[in-house]
Amino acid sequence: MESLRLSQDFFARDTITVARELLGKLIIRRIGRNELSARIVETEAYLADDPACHAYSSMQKLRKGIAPSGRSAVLFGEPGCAYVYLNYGMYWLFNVVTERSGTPGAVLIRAVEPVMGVTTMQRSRPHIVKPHELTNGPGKLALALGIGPEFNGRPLYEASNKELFFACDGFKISSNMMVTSPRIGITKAKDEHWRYYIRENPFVSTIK
DNA sequence: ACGAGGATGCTCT
DNA sequence: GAGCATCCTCGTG
Repeated sequence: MESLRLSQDFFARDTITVARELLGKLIIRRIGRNELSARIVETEAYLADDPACHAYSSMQKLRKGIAPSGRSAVLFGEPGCAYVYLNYGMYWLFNVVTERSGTPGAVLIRAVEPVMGVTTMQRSRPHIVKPHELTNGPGKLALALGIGPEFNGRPLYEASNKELFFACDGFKISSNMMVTSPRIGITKAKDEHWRYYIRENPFVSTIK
């Protein structure tokens, strides 16, 4: 089946809806003549009034009239742009910006299932033996798909951007196959169930 | 399978 | 200076 790029409208909605609907969608990554694709199996929502969101302190300042700047400025910008940031000084994490411009929000892509270009992904992660460990975490999938800081702020909805975008191929998930849980690895707002994953999928990072 | 500990650099206080 | 949306290695079971 032909896969179609997700438009900006898809992302210009509330973050939780986008996080849920991204499950089962594809990430397409073209590196030269090489096409990689992977199905999204785990996401997390990060909201405007959410202490775990990188935009949180900028939101406080915004109420005093100070404009967002630095790392989190992208989160206040156009929906459907990439937000890529360095975590623990070592790993790049791939998010997509949500909500209307002016309202911050993002969905973290936490795990994917490789569809095309598995051998290329393996070259990016040469020490990995077990297939499911190739892309079962946000840092891992960024390495496997070659997603780094050069993509931060890039509009993924524009047709001219052929290197990285989201697509729909008609794959559907029944609601009983979607699991909701607390987000992983955070200390703030840990009781909010804003993580979503596909039940029994071997590429999900951890079962919790 | 699972838990502890270390690597490493940016952001915020 | 503390904290951090992680991953890998090495131990044990």
